[in-house]
Amino acid sequence: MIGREWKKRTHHCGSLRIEDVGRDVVLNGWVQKRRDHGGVIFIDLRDVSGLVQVVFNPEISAAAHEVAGELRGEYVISCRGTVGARPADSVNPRLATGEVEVRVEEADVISASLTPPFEIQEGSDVDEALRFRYRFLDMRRRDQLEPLILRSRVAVTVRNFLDSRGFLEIETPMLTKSTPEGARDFVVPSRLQPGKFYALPQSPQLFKQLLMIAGIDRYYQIARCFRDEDMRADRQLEFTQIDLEMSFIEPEDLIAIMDAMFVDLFRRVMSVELSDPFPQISWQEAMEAYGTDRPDPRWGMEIDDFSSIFSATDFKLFRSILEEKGRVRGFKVDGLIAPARRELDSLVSEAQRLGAGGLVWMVREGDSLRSPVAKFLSQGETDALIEKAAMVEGEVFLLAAGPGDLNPVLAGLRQYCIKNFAPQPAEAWALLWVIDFPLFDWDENEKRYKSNHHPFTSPSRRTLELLDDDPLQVTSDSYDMVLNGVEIGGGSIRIHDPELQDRIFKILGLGEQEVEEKFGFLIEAFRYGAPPHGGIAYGLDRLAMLMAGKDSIRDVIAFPKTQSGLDLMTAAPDIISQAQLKELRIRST
RNA sequence: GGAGCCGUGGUGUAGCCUGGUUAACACGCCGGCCUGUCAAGCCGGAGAUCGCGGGUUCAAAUCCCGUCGGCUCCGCCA
Repeated sequence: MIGREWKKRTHHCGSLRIEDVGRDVVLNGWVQKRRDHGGVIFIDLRDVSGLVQVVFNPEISAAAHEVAGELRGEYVISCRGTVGARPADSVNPRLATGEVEVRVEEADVISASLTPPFEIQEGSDVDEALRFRYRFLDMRRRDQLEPLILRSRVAVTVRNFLDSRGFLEIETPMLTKSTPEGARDFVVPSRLQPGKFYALPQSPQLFKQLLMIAGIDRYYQIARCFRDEDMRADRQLEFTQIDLEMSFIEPEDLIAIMDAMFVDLFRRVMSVELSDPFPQISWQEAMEAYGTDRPDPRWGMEIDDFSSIFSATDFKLFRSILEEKGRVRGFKVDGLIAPARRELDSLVSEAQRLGAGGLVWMVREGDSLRSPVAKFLSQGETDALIEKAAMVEGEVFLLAAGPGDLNPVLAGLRQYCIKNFAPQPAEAWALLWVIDFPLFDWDENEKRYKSNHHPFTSPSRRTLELLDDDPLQVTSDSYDMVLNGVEIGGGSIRIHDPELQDRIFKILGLGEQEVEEKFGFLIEAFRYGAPPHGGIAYGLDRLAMLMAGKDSIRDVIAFPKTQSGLDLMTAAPDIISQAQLKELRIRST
């Protein structure tokens, strides 16, 4: 053997139990903590499985005790000794291994450690930037490792499920072609083709469709994707999708198999029994009732339309808004009874922050309403409001009105109320489908239609006839999965008819030449017998984040980047040498 | 591209608003004592150009401007 000798472990630290008493064991691990009593020295020894106390008693081994005296935090050691039951009064109930200890007879330092830049201790609050610079130390902490373990279990469970359902895991290229539409591409210069660039995939979309045309029938991949856009707590430059595609299916086939996958996932990973099928709500309904396309129904507080109550109102503000074809919508605030003035004011200022012109609040007091606008309302309107909103004494009701889009304000206010007033929901997990998205959105800046999902999404059959006359009314065979108000996945049935695909490209304003250049290979493939197909992609990072109860996907990524795209550990991105640039035929400023 | 918050020994914070002694506290670190601790204890010690640059002032951690870094959000993310 080269280098220092060390004894290989026979057990993991966290695995020892009272049944192991009397065993001769060897442990390898990191020194978590040393407690030196002058005579006896206690070490908490840590490995991936957990902690165990090892005891160095000079009466058992003077040599080992001497080694223990040299030990410091994060030293890697090997020690051999006997598992002993702790004296009854020194059992530690907070440790899984707290009934035992290892009485050390031989010990070796495998490698020493500098004093770490922060305490390697669960729960200690350390600046995230410092943690990411020393992520290899950060991950030694159980509470930092745990989300990564969970993520691994999610990935394995999904793999096993899809494998059992006949899906083939197939890898697609990382060095691929830039496509129009969608996010900004990361590009990679080509040495062999000077002046040309690969793009890193934003998703394996085109390749998985080609796999369907290839007759693969069912494909999946846990695929890395790249989008050069600004980051958020739930967005990184590179992220991972659970990507899959199926042939000869309709939306309900895919939804059924995904329902089964999530039941299986939550059962195996979370020990939670979800009941499928999961609810489906149309995009239109979601926007009406929640003001967003990713509703979280756990909190109630559904938005309703109260315009009809004010059809003949004397309240000038509402009347003029209704005359302009505007609407009056609102919701009842759960968890806020007999509010303080300060709470009502906070709602108004939140509404203003969200861009509302104003917000009308109302509090039921007997048969009347306390409200800044109460004096403008007739008793009939008051009665109708109380009844329609089902307000009980002291409850708060919010109304927003306007000719414009009220959804951002209403959805934002609902979020605010959830955060500040709402009681904990009965259900911990709300998983649902949002379906029937519009096929196109109108891009006001570019004055053209854009795909709501992507250009290969199939219009739904029942709205297909509107495609030429009123594209915005066309819905698509698409579906998003939403978990607790977070979009975790989205997909669609794809177009497999080249002529229909042509029409879509035209509506999107993509010229024939551009289509040929960018998607020619796909269009050509469609001409060789394409099966009907569709699929979905889930954000593994977001899913793992939610399941781990974290607020940022950085917590479920081993080596994340900062908001400005830096890897604080490796200092990437970095400049490259003139020689490298020259080889790539790139001039840099 | 824009808005907001943050940056003080190794770590986490206080001090900043209202400028003025030696920049305080806890943890960690180093040394000593200590044979049953597990947030070990007791005694002692070292350790801070207050992110960086400029300005105002007799005097700046503190006020002003700029800049760098981190975070949150808007735009952006088919």
